[in-house]
Amino acid sequence: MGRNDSGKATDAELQILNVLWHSGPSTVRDVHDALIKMRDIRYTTTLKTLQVMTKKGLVERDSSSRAHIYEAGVDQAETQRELVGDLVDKVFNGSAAGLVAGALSAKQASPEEIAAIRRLLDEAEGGAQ
Amino acid sequence: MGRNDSGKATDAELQILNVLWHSGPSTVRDVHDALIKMRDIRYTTTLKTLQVMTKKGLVERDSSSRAHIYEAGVDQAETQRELVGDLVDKVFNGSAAGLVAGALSAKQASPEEIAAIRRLLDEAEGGAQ
DNA sequence: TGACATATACGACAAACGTCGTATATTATC
DNA sequence: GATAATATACGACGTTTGTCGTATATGTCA
Repeated sequence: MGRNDSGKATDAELQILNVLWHSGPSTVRDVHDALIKMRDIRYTTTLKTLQVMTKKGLVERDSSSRAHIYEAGVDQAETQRELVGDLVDKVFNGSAAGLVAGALSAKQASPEEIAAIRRLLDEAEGGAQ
Repeated sequence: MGRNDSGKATDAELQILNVLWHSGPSTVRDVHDALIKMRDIRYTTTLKTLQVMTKKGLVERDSSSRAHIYEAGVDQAETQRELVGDLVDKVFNGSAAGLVAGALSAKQASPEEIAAIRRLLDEAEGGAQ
């Protein structure tokens, strides 16, 4: 098929990255314990995915101890930026406003969230000019 | 592999949906002419993808004339909503504000766009309460 | 009426994904 | 020291995705 030659994380890999971003350096067992709370999955599947991610550079492995320690190899904010940017280009024709409209109608932001977004807009305006 | 049993559009399919949303009902030739401007692709690939999309219900086909007419079978706004919602859940832990932050840092919204987003927030606030 | 253009149908293929089972090595525990 | 627990390595499988080539039907036109 052949198009994900870039280091793009798949859905399963993204789920693991979320665990690592949240918990910091972890063993396979740690990651697996987190995953098993969300869905049915075998230990070796978690292990294999982490091994693939290592080859892709998505995680870094410290294999000095018996239970290898994995940590995220990509920055969370940067990854989020990429994914959002891709989505905006893919289905919103590059319009950030379109995406925000979609987000608001999909997720029903709370008043606190809306206030937070307003602050972000202030910053964006101040920083851009 | 087996997990996209839902009617979720893939990237290639999304690209075609964008063409159809923009141009309305089109022949394979029409769609292909649009795609070829963006990337190298054979006519039969476009055709095949449209046939698969028909089976998935992503497009609707009128085969009364020799050159079949395809049109989008899913709503644009609804599709956008789904994709944004998925992304928010997947990498922003459900936080719409997080996604907006990502969007703003990824795409550098223009002053006009920022103003548009502010209006959306006003509406969201008014409608939610 | 041929020759050519253009349409659909569909089989096939390589790569990626997600998944798991099995083999094997290492550490604990009795 | 034998047994059980736990770790990594890795081959394999069923699907999906994206891609294309080939076969075949239908229309056009000199």
